[in-house]
Amino acid sequence: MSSTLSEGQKLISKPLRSPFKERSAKDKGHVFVEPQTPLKNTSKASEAALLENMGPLTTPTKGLEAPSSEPWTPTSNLKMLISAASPEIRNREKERAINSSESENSQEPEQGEEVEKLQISRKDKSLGLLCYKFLARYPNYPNPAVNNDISLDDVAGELKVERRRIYDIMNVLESLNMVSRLAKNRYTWHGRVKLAQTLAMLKRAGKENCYGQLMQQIRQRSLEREDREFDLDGEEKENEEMSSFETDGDSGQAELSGADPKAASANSRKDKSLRVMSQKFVMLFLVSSPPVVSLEIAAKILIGEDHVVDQDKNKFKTKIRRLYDIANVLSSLELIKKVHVTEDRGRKPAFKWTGPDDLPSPKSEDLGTSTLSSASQPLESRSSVENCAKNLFSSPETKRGFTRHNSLVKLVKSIQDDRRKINSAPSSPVKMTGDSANGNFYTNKMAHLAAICKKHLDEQSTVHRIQPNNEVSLALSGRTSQVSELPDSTSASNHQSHGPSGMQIPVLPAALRPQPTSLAVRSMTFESPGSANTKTSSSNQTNQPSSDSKEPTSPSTLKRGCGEKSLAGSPSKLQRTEPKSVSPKLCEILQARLKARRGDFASTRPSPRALHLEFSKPSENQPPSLITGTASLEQSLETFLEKEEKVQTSDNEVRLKPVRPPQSPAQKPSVPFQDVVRPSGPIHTETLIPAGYLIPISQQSFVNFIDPQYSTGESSKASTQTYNIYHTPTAGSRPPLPQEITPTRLPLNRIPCISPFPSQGRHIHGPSPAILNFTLQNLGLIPGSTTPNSTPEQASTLPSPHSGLPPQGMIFVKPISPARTLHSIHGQHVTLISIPQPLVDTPKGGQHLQQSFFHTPVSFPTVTSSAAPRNIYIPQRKLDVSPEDS
DNA sequence: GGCTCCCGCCACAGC
DNA sequence: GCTGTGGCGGGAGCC
Repeated sequence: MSSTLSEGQKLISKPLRSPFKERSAKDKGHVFVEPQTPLKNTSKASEAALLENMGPLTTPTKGLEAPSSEPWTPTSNLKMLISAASPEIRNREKERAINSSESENSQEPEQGEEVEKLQISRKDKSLGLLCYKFLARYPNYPNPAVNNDISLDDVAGELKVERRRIYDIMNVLESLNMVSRLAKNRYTWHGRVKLAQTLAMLKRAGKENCYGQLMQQIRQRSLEREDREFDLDGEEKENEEMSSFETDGDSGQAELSGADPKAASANSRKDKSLRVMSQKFVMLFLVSSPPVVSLEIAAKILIGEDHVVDQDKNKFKTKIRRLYDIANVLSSLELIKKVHVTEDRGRKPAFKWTGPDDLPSPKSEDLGTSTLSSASQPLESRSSVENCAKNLFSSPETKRGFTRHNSLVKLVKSIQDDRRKINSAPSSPVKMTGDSANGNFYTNKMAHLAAICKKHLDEQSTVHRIQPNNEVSLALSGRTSQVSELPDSTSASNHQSHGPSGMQIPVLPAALRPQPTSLAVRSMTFESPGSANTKTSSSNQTNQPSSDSKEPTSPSTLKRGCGEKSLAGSPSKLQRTEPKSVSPKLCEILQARLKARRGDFASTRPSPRALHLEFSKPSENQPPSLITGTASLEQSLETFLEKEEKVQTSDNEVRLKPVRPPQSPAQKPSVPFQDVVRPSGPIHTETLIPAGYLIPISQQSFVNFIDPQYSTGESSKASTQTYNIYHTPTAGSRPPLPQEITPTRLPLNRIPCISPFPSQGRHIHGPSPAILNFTLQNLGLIPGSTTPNSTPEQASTLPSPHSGLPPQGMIFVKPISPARTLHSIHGQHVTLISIPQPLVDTPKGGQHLQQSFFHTPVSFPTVTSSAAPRNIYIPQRKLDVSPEDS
């Protein structure tokens, strides 16, 4: 649910229907104990008598009721006795009774069957109970030395259920790493050994993907819709709901879904698997607070990725069914329990997390290889995190074909057109990262900056080699100092798939992660908790509007972040990559491109977000050194361009100005993007706005973001889409409103990284030698050798003098988050500002963001078709959560 | 009448 | 073609 229940929400505890559940409460922690479910099937008459001793009674089944009216026969007597017994015992008794009745009444075999049917109530066959029985067969913490293999046939036979049912259980257990598949028909039992780790990982993934925020958004939208429905009739209501769902943030996902049912279906099967759904479902609990998730919201989130308007109803129903299946198993694991959430409009089924709250902080390594991966599960074949990410957000792209919404198709076309134009210039083999419209803008900048940088470098190149550190950056521009830190920030961002707001799923181990470019970092930082909040100052400068970072929310953003490939297509990508490529020719090419684009720049200029997103991509494959170099180069270019473009963009800026916090005249730079360089002024609440605003998009991003990182090939597609999104209103892209820009300028926004997980290996540091080298290399000033800092981490850790810091002072924000702070800032005038990471992890943070989002006029301009303003201010409604089980 | 969710058809994948 | 998996949704049980 939007994971967050408003304070007003109440949990209403109700008696669980399934005996099993009730029992679980008693037996918590005793997995092996045979379920001692309360009486079932007991006749009403007998119930009263049994109540006292038996505990809470479950609703009598039909079978039981029928007999009550019948004469007291041995059969009915048996039924009653059986019902009083625990499930297992009851089953045995049932069998015996059946057998006996059959033998006694051989003439009436039919009756025996009927009796059996009557005796075995539906509840007795529930998946939850079955799972409970299954769990009772194995220890929570099995001895590794012992053979823990599970034969499905054996289990099915022993439990007397169809194998099909066992598959359902196994899928859910597998999603939690409680079992792993060895071969067909064979699984290995892990018990709860890996459970904590798995949950921690899921929690992390959930946070990074902003599930909590997503839930919040969905919930708010649902409320809004409900409100609207009052004014609507019949189908109209439904239609609107469907359409709204599509267009809304959820829609982000929706859009991705399918126009192409066949392709989607072909590839989607696995993504729709119970395993994936189970993980996602669990994630919702782990990221939401209070940990209560309604089936409705969960279903919407799960459907969001690939739902199509037409199929919404059916899909929703199906999802609900599956969620019940999963919930039953999870309940049997005592991880959740059923409750009801009472809202203004009624009561909704929900589940409350009753599993462990204190989860071990997942180690990056773990994420990559550990838990999940350890199990030879399909999911685990990849790094666990990766699996989660993909599974969770089975991004449309990654999916089979990633069916696109019509609006996206249009966007893609337009993007492709842009690409063609852009690509008309000779392209270097290097991947082009930037994708968004910004690409053009940057391209121009890059070209110019390259030339400028080259000059500077020429002059200083010699010195730099000797003194790799800061000086170079300084030489380039005062702002360059900021750049130095970028690498770190970028690294953080890289790790995470870009989601909206850093929604990317952190999959790769820190070591493996490529360090994102400064730009990427910037954008990422703000939203992603883990990302080095630390990046702070540097990120601020370059990153500019936080809004950029937010972009990730949009599907496109996700894609962008991902693969380099994706980037290649988009113009922005080109820009990014170009610096990397370094070849002197690139500069020329870029210049040519930029010149061509400049004309368009003012009008078409993509939102800052797009820019940031674009840059994030390079991270994966690029060597750290390159990345850093790129970042520095970019910054220098940006600086240059800013100056240059100030004049051009002045018009645009005007809009932005109002939104922006007061800036020093120097900062004023007309171009929002360029804000990067500027020292951040006082932090304004406004700065936060962007993040919230992005959130809605993030939903979309969910769909995409995963893919890009993991699937390079697909990423390209994504990138394109993203690109379009920014330009066109349809895909949830917004016109570059002043508000949007505003955030970008505020460097501080990015600083607070939301990610709960401390960015691993991310360091903020001044310009590293690597950057210098890279820049030089790009400019052709020096041989292509890699920077001294072989490892990204090293590079990141290098102390940076920050000589390049602009006098005005960049503000280095000290992230509260565990993320490493900048140690490198020695000797610099650094203002340490501890900024709470508002946006972030906790659901509250998420709410906060959303609220800001909704309140912000800008927030969903395009998204919320009707009543946007109204929607924006959606008060949280009180929810009463009533536990099903007493 | 809505909520739950069992049941088994049938598609898909691997052999 | 067979077998193993498992997505899917009809529809019955339950409230």
